Parts: sequence; structure tokens; C-alpha cells
Amino acid sequence: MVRMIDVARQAGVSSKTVSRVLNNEPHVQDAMRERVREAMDRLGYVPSISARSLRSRKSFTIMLLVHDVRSAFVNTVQFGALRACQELGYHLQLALVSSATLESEKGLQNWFEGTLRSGQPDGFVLFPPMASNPVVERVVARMKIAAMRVGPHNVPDGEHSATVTIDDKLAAYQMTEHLLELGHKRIAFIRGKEDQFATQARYEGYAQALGDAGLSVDKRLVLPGTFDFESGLDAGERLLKRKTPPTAVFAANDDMATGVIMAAHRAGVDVPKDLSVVGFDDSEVALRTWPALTTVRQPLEELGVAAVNSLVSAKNTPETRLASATLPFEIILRNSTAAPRES
Amino acid sequence: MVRMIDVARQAGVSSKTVSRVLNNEPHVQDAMRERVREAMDRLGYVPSISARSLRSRKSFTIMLLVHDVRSAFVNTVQFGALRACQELGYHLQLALVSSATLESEKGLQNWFEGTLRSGQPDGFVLFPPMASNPVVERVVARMKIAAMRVGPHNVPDGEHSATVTIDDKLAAYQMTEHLLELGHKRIAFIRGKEDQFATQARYEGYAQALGDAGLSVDKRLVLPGTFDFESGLDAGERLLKRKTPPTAVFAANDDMATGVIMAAHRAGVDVPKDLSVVGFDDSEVALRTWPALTTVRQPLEELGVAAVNSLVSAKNTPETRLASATLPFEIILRNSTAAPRES
DNA sequence: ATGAAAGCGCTAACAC
DNA sequence: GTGTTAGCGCTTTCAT
Repeated sequence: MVRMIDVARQAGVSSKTVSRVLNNEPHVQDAMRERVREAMDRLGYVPSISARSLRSRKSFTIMLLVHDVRSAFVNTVQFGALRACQELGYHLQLALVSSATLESEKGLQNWFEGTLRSGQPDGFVLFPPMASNPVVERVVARMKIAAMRVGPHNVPDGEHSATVTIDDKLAAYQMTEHLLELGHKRIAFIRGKEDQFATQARYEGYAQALGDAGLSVDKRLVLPGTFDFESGLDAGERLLKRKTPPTAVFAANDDMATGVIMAAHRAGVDVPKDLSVVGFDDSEVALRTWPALTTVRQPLEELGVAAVNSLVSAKNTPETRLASATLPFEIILRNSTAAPRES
Repeated sequence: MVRMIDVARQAGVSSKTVSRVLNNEPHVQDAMRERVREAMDRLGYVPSISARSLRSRKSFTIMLLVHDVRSAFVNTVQFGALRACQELGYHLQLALVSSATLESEKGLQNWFEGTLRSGQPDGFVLFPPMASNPVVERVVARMKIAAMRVGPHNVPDGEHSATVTIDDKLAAYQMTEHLLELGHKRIAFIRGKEDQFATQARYEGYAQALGDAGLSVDKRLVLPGTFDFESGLDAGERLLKRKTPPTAVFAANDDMATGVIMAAHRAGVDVPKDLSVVGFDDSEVALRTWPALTTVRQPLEELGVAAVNSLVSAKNTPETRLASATLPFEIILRNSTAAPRES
């Protein structure tokens, strides 16, 4: 193995100079810099990551903290984050928070601190519901490791934390407007997990759009859900059993919307003629339902890219604060919506 | 930060003893082992990976080389790998091979060597189609880093490489048998990507089952595909347009099977009464089609777990060769298959 | 069975 | 602008 000292000897300088060149530090003459670079190339020098990070406490590693749910949301953001890391010469490391760990406050804190200590990432990316967990918040503040949250939150940006998201409320508002414009009046809403702020934000957009159209929210048309297929199926079945079922259903994400469509199929209800269904996310399933799903496109890959870019540029320019970003969404009209049969 | 020396002082021993306990080395009395463990817990000790790997020349890192397709297959295996890493105290790092990189032999080699050098993983996990790429093969052999392939391959185990998979051919054989037992005679097969050995293995199982039932393969019923939804949709549409369409379709994976079901919906063909459809993988979509898909369950998470376990135990016992494994599959009967209307 | 000392490869802190 | 010294937290080696 070629060490820094070997490069130094080859170039006839001290190892500190080689270190300066490696880290692009100032105070090295250009000629010398060149000589050192040549020596590195000639010897095929590859720096030891462990030695560097042991000494400097930097790791060139971004950590993605994922919960054990393998959602399309997380996977797509992960993909964007990976692309960005690759481009910037960073490593992407994954860490898994089990449900058990999430349940105990003490356990979460220990796990979280341990993970950060042992991995020593330069920054990390958080997803709901961890992103708005107060324990996580405290640890972030104390350990001073930069954290980017993905998705909407009611947590303000901190000294070491920021958020990338779309405007969930506005998107839900516009989606609801679309249904209203088609002539729907009985529009049901299926909520997601209550520990995720997206649920609230999307519900508010829905409620406000109804209000602005002169309608009030009918509580019986607002059902709980858990963001997964089964809960959408369940809610759909319950809605369709009613004496006066809704003419449209807005599910807080695509997985649940897929469940509602399935419920309609089973009940022999035609989508979209008898029931319009819309979702949120534009995940892969949205194109594979029959009919294809009208939904809100979140730029998931771009969210991942933005999170990593924010972390890395904050690291490189110590005076700058971590930057939050709100990316544009898009309402995607497909075939799961139509005017109601009668209004 | 709590260091090993702090634990040692707390337990009233030397740091070497703590090190022995940490690494599960022999020559420590059980009582003492227990005392040290307690001290670790009390102080919330987390070993520094960089220090360990600097000294021991192990990185405690496994690298997952993923292609840019975010398939359910890769994601689920990744999840298993992550779980296993977490349990063993390893880190999981992701690396992304772009399609562009894969195309040029020279480019792939450079990228691959650079990635391995800079990440210095103790081992890595490969997916199709990289797993059977000869360039990758060469680099693995030269750099002597352990590699586990996930999925079936026609590449023999090497000095530093092995495979975890199910018996794809046998699984396809049994799936085809199921269709034959229902009374189907015109069974179509949709192939996957040709650079993935799974395509061939599954086709062979299909062909052999037909042969053993005294039927011969009708070439017109074997269609190309690319493992994705669209190609299944396309193949399904072409098959259903025929004068004498098949009574059953075996798609080489679930995504394509989902496409076939979609094609049937669009053509007004009833599944399973008019057309039986089966897939392969038992990915999440299999439960979300209507009707739910009969398929082959691959233990994807377990494949990931097995890959990591193999890598880690080979690392810990230098004399042992990397172990290959063939895990059990399961034929999952759901509602997309039935006897043909007339035979 | 346990401990003391040395040092892995690198960079922070300070000297010149 | 460049070099010297010390030491990050751990495991190796050797002693007891």
C-alpha cells in the first residue's frame, strides 16, 4: 500500500505538504502542487479513508436514515441522493431504524447517537416520521451534524437542519380544485399516517379548496388511513357501501388511491364514470392502475439531489447556513377522473 | 465521546480486554466479559469505525453496486442486506453504475476499480446484469475483494466470488406444471432481458415442463420482453390480438405479468376465466393487481441477508471460501389462474 | 487470562 | 509557504 509518506519522499517534500495538496488547501506553490500530484499518480496513491476520518472527523459520507418501510417514495429520493453523491465524490451510506427503536425515546436517542458516532457522516438525510421527531431534533442540535429533512414538516429550520419539499398544501388545493371544476360536490378524503405532517398539509389544502368553493367539509367523508394499499382498499370499501357514496375520492397518496380503485373494481363500480379517484406522489403504481391515476407529481429524485447538494455545499462553505428548498410539483391528469354522472 | 479506554477504566480492566470483548475473541473469562459489556452499555460506548479499520485493515463496510433501475427486486434485496449489516455492525454503502458506464469496457473497469479503491469495502454485492459481466469478473479476481452475486448466473464461483439465488429453472418448471394441471395447453411465455441469466433459466424450466407433459414449445407463443411493465403490456396486447390466443401467459416477472393483466382489461378479456396469468418474484405489485397474481415467491430479503452473511463470515474466518447458497422458493396461488374455458 | 507498549496513516496545531 | 510534533481510537505484538 502506498502511503502519504511515500508520495512525500518521491516528491521530496514533507507529508504535510502532500496532505495540503490532497485537501486542496491554500499555501502551496503551484509548481510544488503539480510535483506532488505527479508523484501521487506515479505511485498510484489512494488515501486511506479511515486514517483521514479518524484524524479529521470528516468522512465524505452522507447517511440516509430510512425506516423499515420500503416505500417507493424513499427509494426514489434515495436514487436521487445517490446520483448527487456520486457526482460530488461522496459516499452514500444507509442506516435502518427499526420500528422497535422508534417506539422508545431512550432507545431512539441511543441508536441515533451511536449510528452517527460510528458512521461519522458529514451530513444526513431524514424522512418522515423521523424527520419531525423531537428526539432526533435534540440529537441533531447537540451533535451538530447537518441534517436535511425530506417532505413537509411543522419543524422550523434549525442551526444544523433544513428541509426540501414541495408545497403539499397548495398541491392538494389544486388537486381538489380539479375535482370541483369537474362538478364534484361529495369528495371524500383519505388521510395518511398521523405522525407525518404531509397528512395534515394535504388535508388542509383539500379543506381550504372546499371552503373557497363555498362547500364545507363533511366529516363523514374524511377517513383515516395509513398511506398503504390496504388502508386505501379498506376506506374505499367503506365509502362505497354507503347509501349515498361520494362521487370522488382524494387519497393522500397513490398507494391508497390504488386501493380505492381496487375496491371499486370489486364492487363493480366504474372508475371514473361512477367514481373519480385521485392520489398524490405520482409513484410508479400510478401508471399501472386501470384506469391510470390522476395525481400530484412530486419531483422525488430532485428532492434527493437537492438534499445532498445542500449538505455538501454547506459543508464546503462553513459560513453559509444549510439551505431549504421548495421544489415545484405538477398536477398530472390521467384517466381516473371524470365529471360525476349526476350532481 | 466515549472511548474504549473509558470503558476499560469503568470496568477496571485494560483496554485490550475491552477490545477482546468487542471482537468476541477468546481468552476472556465469562464474568469479565459480562462486566465489560455492562460498562459498555452504561457509558453508551460506540466503537469508532475509522480507528478500528485503520488499525485492522478492515472497513466494516459492504458495498452494494446497483444499476440505475430502481426495481422492487433490488430494493428488497437491499433492505435485507441493510438489516444484516446493521446486525453485524457493518455499514452498507451504495454505489451507482450508470448505463453509460456499463457500455464501455474500459470505462466500466476504471469506474469499478476507482470505486472499490476509494470505498475500500470488505466485500460487495452485485446484481444482474453486472454480476455476470466479464470485466467485473476480472477486476474482482485482481483486487481480491469478496463479491456476492444475487440471482442466477452462468458464471462459476471464483476464488473471491459466490452466488445466492433460488433455483429459477425449477421454480419456472413448477409454475408451468401448475398451469398444465389446470388443463392449459397453449401457454405463452414472455422472456425478460437477454443479458440476465434469469431469463434463460426461467425459460428452460417452462420448456422442460412442457416437454415432460408431452407438449412441444410453440415458438410463436414465446415473446421477448424487458422485465418492465410496458413490455408485458405490449406482449399481452400482441398475444390477445391473435386468432387463437393462448389460454395462459407465464411472464418471466411480476411487472410484465401486471402488464399482461392490464392488456386483458383493456381488451375486455376476463382474467382468469378467459386468460390465466402468472408471474415471477412475488413483488409488491402481485397483490395489487386485480385479480391478485399467482406467482413464484423469491425470498428477496433473505437473499440480501444471505449475501451479507456470506461476505462477513468469509471475512472473519480467512480459511473458509465464500459460500454460495440456493434458497427455497414458493409457488403462491392467488386468483389469476383458473382452468381454461375449453381445452 | 490479562496487560503494556507500539504504531496503523493521516491531519491539527504550532513553529519557523 | 513549508516542516515538525503529537495524537485521533483502536488492534497488534509481545510480555507476564
